[in-house]
Amino acid sequence: MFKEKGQFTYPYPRPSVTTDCVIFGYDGKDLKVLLVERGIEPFKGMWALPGGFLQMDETAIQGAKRELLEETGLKDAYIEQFHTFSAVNRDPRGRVITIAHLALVKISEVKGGDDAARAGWFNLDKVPQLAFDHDMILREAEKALREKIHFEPVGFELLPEVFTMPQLQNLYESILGVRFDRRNFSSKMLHLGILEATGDRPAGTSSRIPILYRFNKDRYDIFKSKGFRLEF
Amino acid sequence: MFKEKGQFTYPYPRPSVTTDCVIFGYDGKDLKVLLVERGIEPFKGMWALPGGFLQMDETAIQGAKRELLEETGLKDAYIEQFHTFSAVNRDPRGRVITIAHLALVKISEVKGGDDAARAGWFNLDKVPQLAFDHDMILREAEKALREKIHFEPVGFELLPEVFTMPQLQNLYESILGVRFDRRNFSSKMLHLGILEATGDRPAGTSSRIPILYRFNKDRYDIFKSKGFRLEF
DNA sequence: TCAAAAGTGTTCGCTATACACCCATGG
DNA sequence: CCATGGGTGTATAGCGAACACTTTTGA
Repeated sequence: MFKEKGQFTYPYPRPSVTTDCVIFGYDGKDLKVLLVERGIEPFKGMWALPGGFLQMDETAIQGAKRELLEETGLKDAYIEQFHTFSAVNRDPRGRVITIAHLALVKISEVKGGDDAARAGWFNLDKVPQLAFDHDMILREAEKALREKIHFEPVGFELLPEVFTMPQLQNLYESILGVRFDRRNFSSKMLHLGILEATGDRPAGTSSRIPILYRFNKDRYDIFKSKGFRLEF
Repeated sequence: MFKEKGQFTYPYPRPSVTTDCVIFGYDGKDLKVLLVERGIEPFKGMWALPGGFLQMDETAIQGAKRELLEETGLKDAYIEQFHTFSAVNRDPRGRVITIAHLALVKISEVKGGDDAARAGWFNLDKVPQLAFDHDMILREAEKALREKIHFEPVGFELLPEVFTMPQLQNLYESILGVRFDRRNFSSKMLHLGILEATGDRPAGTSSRIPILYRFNKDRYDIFKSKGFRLEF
């Protein structure tokens, strides 16, 4: 490496800017977060959120999507910025601010990342100590997700195309940390009119075989444009 | 100015980072935003949001508070980060990302800024075209404020220490763009138990002289810690 | 055959909403 | 004296919360 140091000069000092991604997934039972093991210093060998330096020709969301693609192979997952972290000493390499993003993916669609780095899904209550201030970023992301799901149907981003009512309920309970009554949850969801049964209801009227549903985004958009607010 | 150019050198290019402040105030009738007239290029002479470059030894919120102090003389107003804007060409000087903040101030406590720059309060429907992408930032700030006030009693940050019920209602209506029934608004607010009458209810039982209230933050914190959610 | 999982409907209480009248003041 | 602004209470409807029973399958 003979790349010259000091190629880029400015009249005033500038911080580095990175994007980080908190990628949530749901395995049918627990809410999980995708972490990568750092291959280089600082914090080599520790687990961290996927992230990297912002390129000069990309926006923050583009940078975050690039990270997401590298780690999961996914191009079109739900992703949004939720907070920018700027503590002066959050990175031992110097002044680095990070624009943190929240991504929701269908875990079954995730392929192993391009990166050689080891990556893994962690239960939220089994996350090891993380590099940098990523513990705090993760906690803030959980909070942002909880607030988000109260009013927007983002839960469906975490589920397969078709899913059962108990799965959906379990997901909501995992994220919000509360328990709902089965009957109330079900009827509330169904009365919203944003779910459609797949119709595949074979043989026997009912039993232990749950009904499969699909989220209908068109109906949700209509619902929302009428001024109704989803609330859970 | 003989300050050398190129004093600060890095192996990779870095964006500049600024903080901007959307400062809202309420004059008893309309919701207003504080703008400053730019004294230098680019966009010299245009109105813009107060803001400036992030210093290397301050966090984003500290930078935003510094801007707020410079423009209003206020140290302790409500302020929070709401979004980071990173479009590649948002600033003609080069790559500049800005961490945008939302501040709520009591307009009566605002002193003219230190800066020589002209500053002024604008009705939200009479804002001129702004410099950079500040039109968009302002629109996003309005949205963030609306979403915030739905569930947090931030409205009180905009009102004087004591205020009347009609004032409070008018503020909510201004921000949310809806009309409430006087009786319902009043009883909902009072039943929340987060307001206290100042007790200064002179002479005649009642009349055109409105009752003065004060926001009781302690009661609100108790209310919230019990898991209740404010909603408007 | 028994436990576990899934489906379904009713009642009750609270809260949001709609709505009308009285009083005092200032013009 | 009348228009305006402010205070207060009641009736209804809809929604959230609590709750029990039946069916089927797998152990």
